[in-house]
Amino acid sequence: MSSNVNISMSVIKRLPRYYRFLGKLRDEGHLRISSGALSSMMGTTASQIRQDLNCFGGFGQQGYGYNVEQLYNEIGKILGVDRMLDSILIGVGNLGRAIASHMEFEKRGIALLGIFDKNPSLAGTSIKQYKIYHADQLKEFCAEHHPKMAIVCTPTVSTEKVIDELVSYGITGFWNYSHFDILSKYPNVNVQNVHLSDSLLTLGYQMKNNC
Amino acid sequence: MSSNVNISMSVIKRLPRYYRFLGKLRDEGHLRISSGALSSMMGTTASQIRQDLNCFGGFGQQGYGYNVEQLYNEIGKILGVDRMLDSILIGVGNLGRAIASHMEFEKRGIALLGIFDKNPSLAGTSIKQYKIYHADQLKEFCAEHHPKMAIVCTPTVSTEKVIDELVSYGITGFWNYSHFDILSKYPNVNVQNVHLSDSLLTLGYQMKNNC
DNA sequence: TCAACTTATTTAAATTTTTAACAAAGTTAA
DNA sequence: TTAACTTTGTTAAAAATTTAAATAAGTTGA
Repeated sequence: MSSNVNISMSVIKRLPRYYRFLGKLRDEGHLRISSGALSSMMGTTASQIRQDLNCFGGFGQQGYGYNVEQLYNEIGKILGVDRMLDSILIGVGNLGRAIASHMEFEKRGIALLGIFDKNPSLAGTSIKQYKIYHADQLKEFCAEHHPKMAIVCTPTVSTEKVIDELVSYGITGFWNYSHFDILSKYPNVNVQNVHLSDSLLTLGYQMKNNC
Repeated sequence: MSSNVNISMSVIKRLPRYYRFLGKLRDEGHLRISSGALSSMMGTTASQIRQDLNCFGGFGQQGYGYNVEQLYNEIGKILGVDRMLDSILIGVGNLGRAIASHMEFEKRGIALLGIFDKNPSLAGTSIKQYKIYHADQLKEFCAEHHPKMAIVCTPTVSTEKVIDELVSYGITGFWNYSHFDILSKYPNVNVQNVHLSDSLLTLGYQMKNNC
């Protein structure tokens, strides 16, 4: 029963990791996996895995475990990789370029429709199969193609304005790499702020204190 | 009292975000901030901020709040940005290049001593002020300069071997961008695995369910 | 200087999350 | 077919985290 009411973010945030490990198991040809085996592989507890999966329904079978392929697909569906979410990317700096070329969007249910940047010399060029447009074309492009999600790789200073603009164009999801923290000031807008340096600082703390 | 015993990871992982917001406040010329004002700015509770900060000592003053500059510096010290942690970066793909040029290491207590890659044509070139060496020189380099932390941007397949190698060279911290999950199989090694796609999938879930 | 006000510190309560335990169900092999 | 074994789904307990309340301390302006 995927009556996804009130599933905590703690659980949701673990799903992508399960998905990765199951994908690897599938690629290696494993047909079945028990919560115990998976937990020791992932460095977590079997109890947590069972508890997490049961938020979405009984995917396993007593005495057998979980079918790797099936569980992989089920989690994929929960995460929405089976639909294509129309998206755009804003800002072709080092990071924007890396993400556009590095991330396998199609495998993750994302259709990247276009890339936008203020630099006129980039307009007309491409990164992989993705065309780069000038930022001035953004409004028109959104009116025509109705993308729902934006990957924001702009410099900090311009981000706040860009967000407001994009919301007015119908964007309801932000994967934000800019240094500006997007807060949920809009009711129906979803945000994931990514701050690469945060985990670096956390690691710095650990190395200062755990070694 | 920074007798940092038993401070939970939940708290530690919030520190970098406090640090960012305080840095911004400082740059904007604010001298003082109350937990209440900071909490509404960050979209969290004043209670949590006060509780978090008190793990490390009383940085505030009743009736006044916190001195922005002082609190910024204190959190910086806790996170270790006041020391320079010798580090290396492995793997000059799109992502490795973006991180080397994008991340402000010096501001975060990291001294990037060198970059390594298997591609011989990259050896001798640089990214910003950071020199690129051939991967074959890694062992010798570590023996001479004793870096403690490695930023891993290698392809999945080679990662596991690289980790073992680096541990044997004295690396005790990994900031890992490869698709391979580093588990804590070594007792005194600290790891932060970064999986950019995880937050994308989480956002995908949110957009499927919250809108 | 004093009184009203602000705000941190500290303690306690509530909530959430994680872990453990157990009964029910299905597998496996003789 | 059956009995021992495995493993899940589920319930309950424990632990951790977050939020709230109460207390103490310092600020500010008249």
